[in-house]
Amino acid sequence: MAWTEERVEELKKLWSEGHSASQIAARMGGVTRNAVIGKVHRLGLSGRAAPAKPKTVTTEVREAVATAAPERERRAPVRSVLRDLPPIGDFGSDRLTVSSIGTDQCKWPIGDPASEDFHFCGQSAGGGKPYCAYHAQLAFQPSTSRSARKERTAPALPRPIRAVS
DNA sequence: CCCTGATTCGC
DNA sequence: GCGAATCAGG
Repeated sequence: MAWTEERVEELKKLWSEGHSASQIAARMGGVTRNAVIGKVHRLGLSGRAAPAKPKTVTTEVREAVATAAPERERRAPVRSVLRDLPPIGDFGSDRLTVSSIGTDQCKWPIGDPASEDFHFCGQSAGGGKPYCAYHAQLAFQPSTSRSARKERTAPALPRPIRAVS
């Protein structure tokens, strides 16, 4: 399909409106996003109105802090949602560190990260999941009823104080 | 893996 | 001029 005058106009319009090359290609048909990009360059209009202002990192942090709920609200009422999976016992004498833990081992942190004996749960997680069955139910709590959501606006933070062993 | 635009180069 | 292939980045 050729770049007729009409199609070029359409391209200019869509591009200036901020559509991506693939979006334009899909909308106009008969061309790939590569064709669109190529044409855009040949037309010399590669520069576009900035869709998003470049935020500084410190700005983002400030916004995140301002938006975040207080600590008490972010904590989930873990105990009330626990089902019947028991914590699994000691996994041995080896302490799993950040570098020694495997991909299929539970990454639930145990202890004080600043402390020497800080380690991870290490139970089998499986399926590329981050936690074992027990800790998964602590970390990923279902957001079901509206009333339940009132009590908790965000998922629980994995922050156990004491070792589970 | 999904996506983005940028560039190269044979056609 | 065109655009597929490729690259670099998110």
